[in-house]
Amino acid sequence: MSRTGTSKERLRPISGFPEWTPEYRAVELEWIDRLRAVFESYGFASIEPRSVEPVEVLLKQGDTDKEIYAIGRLAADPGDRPEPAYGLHYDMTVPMARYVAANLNRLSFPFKRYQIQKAWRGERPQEGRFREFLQCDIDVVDTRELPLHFDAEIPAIMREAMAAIGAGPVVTRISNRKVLEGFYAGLGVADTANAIRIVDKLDKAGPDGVGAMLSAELGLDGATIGRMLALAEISGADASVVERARALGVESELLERGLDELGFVMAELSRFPEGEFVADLSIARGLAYYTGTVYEAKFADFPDFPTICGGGRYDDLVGGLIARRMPGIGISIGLTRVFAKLVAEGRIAPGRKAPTDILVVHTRGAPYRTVRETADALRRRGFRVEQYHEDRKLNAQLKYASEKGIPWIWFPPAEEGGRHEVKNSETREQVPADPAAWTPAGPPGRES
RNA sequence: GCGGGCGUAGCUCAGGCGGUUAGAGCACCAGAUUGUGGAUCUGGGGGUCGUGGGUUCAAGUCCCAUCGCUCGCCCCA
Repeated sequence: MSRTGTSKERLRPISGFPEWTPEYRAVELEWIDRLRAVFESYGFASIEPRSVEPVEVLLKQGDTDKEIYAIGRLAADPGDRPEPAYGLHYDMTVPMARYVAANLNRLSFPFKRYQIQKAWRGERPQEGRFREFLQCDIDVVDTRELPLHFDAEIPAIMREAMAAIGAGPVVTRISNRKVLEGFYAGLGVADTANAIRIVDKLDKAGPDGVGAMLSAELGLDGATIGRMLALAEISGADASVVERARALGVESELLERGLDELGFVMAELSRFPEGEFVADLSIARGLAYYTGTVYEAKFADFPDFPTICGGGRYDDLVGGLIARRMPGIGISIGLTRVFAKLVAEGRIAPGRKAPTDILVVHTRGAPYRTVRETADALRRRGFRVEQYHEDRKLNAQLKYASEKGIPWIWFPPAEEGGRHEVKNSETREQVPADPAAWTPAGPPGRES
């Protein structure tokens, strides 16, 4: 591998590490603000834990170790341990559990937090799959049992969040791990965890593929597989899902509890427009730690695009870290995934190239001090102001303002004590104005 | 990790039957325009044709390798 590379190589994009120009970053920032507002309206507090965790904390979740970016110094010392000690987090759930465990005496429970942070994954990038991406999580964790009501509140918050950023129509499919585990156990399937992992591939592998895997990997017979697939075929927006699952005739206490939970959640969500929330017993989610309700959301318009929100309930995330159990529930929005897709589809109107409200031009011959003080005065009054730092021909200065979409242009006097003028970029109307008193009349005005 | 496609200016690409100093549009800089804008015109800067090797009198062009990007598969937060 070339160490230096050509200058061309140094400029090339790095696969899976997206970058945006200012007018799109402006939209992304706007999204973050709106998401914060939604989460905070439900009482979720923001935290920003460190981006690195001990590798063993990250691995607690499963054997996805190949996806973890390890950190280390470029030039290691001779005595450094060969294995990476720290890795960049690849999601926020388990790291959040570590944070909660480490700060138990300082947090109040139930602890409700949101995190909007970068995460890193060393996978092969594809559409909707990045190696560096913004993830947006909300979770509730408690030291005692969390009421089932949270299972219904979390997707409602997520729905509001997606609406706030204008993500377009989203379909959220909901299932319950207890239903699957209870059903499988009732059928006599021993390895329910692996059965769930395999069934989770239904949308990609199809019923035949999943059946073959269940047979090959778990040695299940055709009749058992047939009933498992029959369960997975059940979906619908109302309580009939529960009845149809019961009608399959498998007896299990866990299954009953799961069906009760699912029925409650669906009943609660029935207040939303039909089709937004659908019970779907083919949804399993690959992750090992889920133990109850699970969610998976997709764009209604792009059904082949990967999951844009996912989450669910877990009985315990901190058990391996501290000597107690801590149940929780949460959901995560793949912000970069949503954003990049909507950009690619042309559904995002770019923002402005700069936040500037007013450009103070350098009037020919005006003392620099006059220009600067004019800009300062306007800035003190709350406007976002930049000054043109060159006594250059006006053409160039005005062109600069129009390229950046700056709505107001301010003309300071050529000599101290002279008259100021301000011009509306859109209407090109120019009038005398006092920097100490002027307020924009109507649009474009300040960013709304 | 596996398979397909593609690497030519900062960006998007043309050239691609090997043949003198490699092109366009956009972007950038300057001027036309002696201080009131998005246009137009003129000029300018900018390339070891991803990298290494091979074939040839001659390689951006053909062959091999390699790296990167990209799409799909595997995997899956």
